[in-house]
Amino acid sequence: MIDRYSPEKIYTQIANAIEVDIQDTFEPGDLYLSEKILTEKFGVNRHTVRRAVEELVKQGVLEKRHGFGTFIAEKRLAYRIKGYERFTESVQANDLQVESILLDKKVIDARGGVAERLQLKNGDEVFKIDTLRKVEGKAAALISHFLPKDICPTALEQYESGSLGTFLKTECGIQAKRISSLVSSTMPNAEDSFKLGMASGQPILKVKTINEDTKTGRRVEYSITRFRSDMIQLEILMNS
Amino acid sequence: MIDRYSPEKIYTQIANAIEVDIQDTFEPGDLYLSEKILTEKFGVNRHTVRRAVEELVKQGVLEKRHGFGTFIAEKRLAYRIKGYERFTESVQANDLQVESILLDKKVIDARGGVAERLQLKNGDEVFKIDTLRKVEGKAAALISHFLPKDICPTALEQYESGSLGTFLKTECGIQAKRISSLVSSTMPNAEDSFKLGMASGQPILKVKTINEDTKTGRRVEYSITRFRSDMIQLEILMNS
DNA sequence: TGCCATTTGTTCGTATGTATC
DNA sequence: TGATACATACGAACAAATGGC
Repeated sequence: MIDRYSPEKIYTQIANAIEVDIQDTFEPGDLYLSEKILTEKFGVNRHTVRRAVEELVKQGVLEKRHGFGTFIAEKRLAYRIKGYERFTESVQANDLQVESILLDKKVIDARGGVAERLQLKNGDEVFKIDTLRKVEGKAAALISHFLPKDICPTALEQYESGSLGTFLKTECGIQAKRISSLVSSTMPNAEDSFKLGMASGQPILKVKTINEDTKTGRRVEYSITRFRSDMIQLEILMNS
Repeated sequence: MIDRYSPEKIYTQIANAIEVDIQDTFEPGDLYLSEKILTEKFGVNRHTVRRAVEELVKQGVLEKRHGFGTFIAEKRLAYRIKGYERFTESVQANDLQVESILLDKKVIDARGGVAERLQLKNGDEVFKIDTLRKVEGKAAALISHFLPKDICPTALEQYESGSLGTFLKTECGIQAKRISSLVSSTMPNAEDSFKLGMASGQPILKVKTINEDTKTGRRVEYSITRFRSDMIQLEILMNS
């Protein structure tokens, strides 16, 4: 099974062997073999099988749960980005139940990227509202919203849950429109990873979005969204 | 420095300490301290500092080079996605030198996602052309292009390097237009990771794009691009 | 060219902690 | 409470890559 004289590393050989094994005999969601069993099966040290499993977790093939076991990973959702669309609408279009949970809200001083993207001066006060988006009851994204304090002064007090875009429209009469998004991919920090319930070794899709008031053209919201990459893909459609 | 009775893990404490240390006294591109020195500095096992450094590599704060050392990571580029733009044009807009290198070309049978997205039948022949994009001499993206065999039959023979979009236009008179992109984030496989010269632990941004012929509306190209996430971000502008 | 010191990478061994059922 | 499974941490040795002499 394992060639100890191959230039290919042992953990790579094991990772490949496991991947084949999975395709042959397991379904997404199945519990996979324990580290102990894999250790015996391949005749190597437990660290080595852990390293192999780690590779597959990184690639999104397996998932681990502390104290319980290792699973075959599930498939992903798609998230559509387009002119006027927002998160809520686009995911609902797939007939999935979406909810938005308020995590934290406070007033902070705008600095650096926040100030720049909202076209404010350093030190201007902004609302920072953190929300968690769940899709079908599962945590899918963390969103930090930044709003200039004056554009909707009641937002900090009044907003409790649901789409913030809808709130701005009904509460303050502001029709916000996405004008740009910057998409990147990184590993999550420990806090985000925990809040999203992510398997370790999985990256996040980070989207920084600027929203403008359709009437005045003023920047009314800047948001940083961290999507679980194993659940969400972004679909970008060109409006031709 | 390290609290061994804290519920916070030692490697997390060290990772945080290093992050502060970096901000205070290092610049992007600098060589950081060796594992040996960190081991002595924090009074822990080498595995433990390796784990801490691994966290920071995942977060894109540090980069490692086998046999040489650990560096402070550099900043990222931005890659703009918009209606008609293509990789070459959009990155050149930033005054950077871009080149495209042919890695492989062959004829394959369309199956699954490729057949579906090119609106072909399973088993129809397509050209598969793999290219490497370099920005400022550094590998930035791997692209697998899929073209229906009949839309530009000379492509497999003739195409050698440069923008494939430009080639299709000048050689076969096809003006291709991006109609959708699907963006996701995963860990790279070993081959892509090697070709892109990526530090291990870094994710890739994967973009699946469908291009249409502007005249006939026929699907003329499907491509899968794997961007180095530590170099490239995607900027999506809404054409209002 | 080749050798050496340095640095990161891999693998083994062992022990203990923590989560789940 | 106990059994099982994954997580953290320590120690030791050797392999592989790099750069300088």
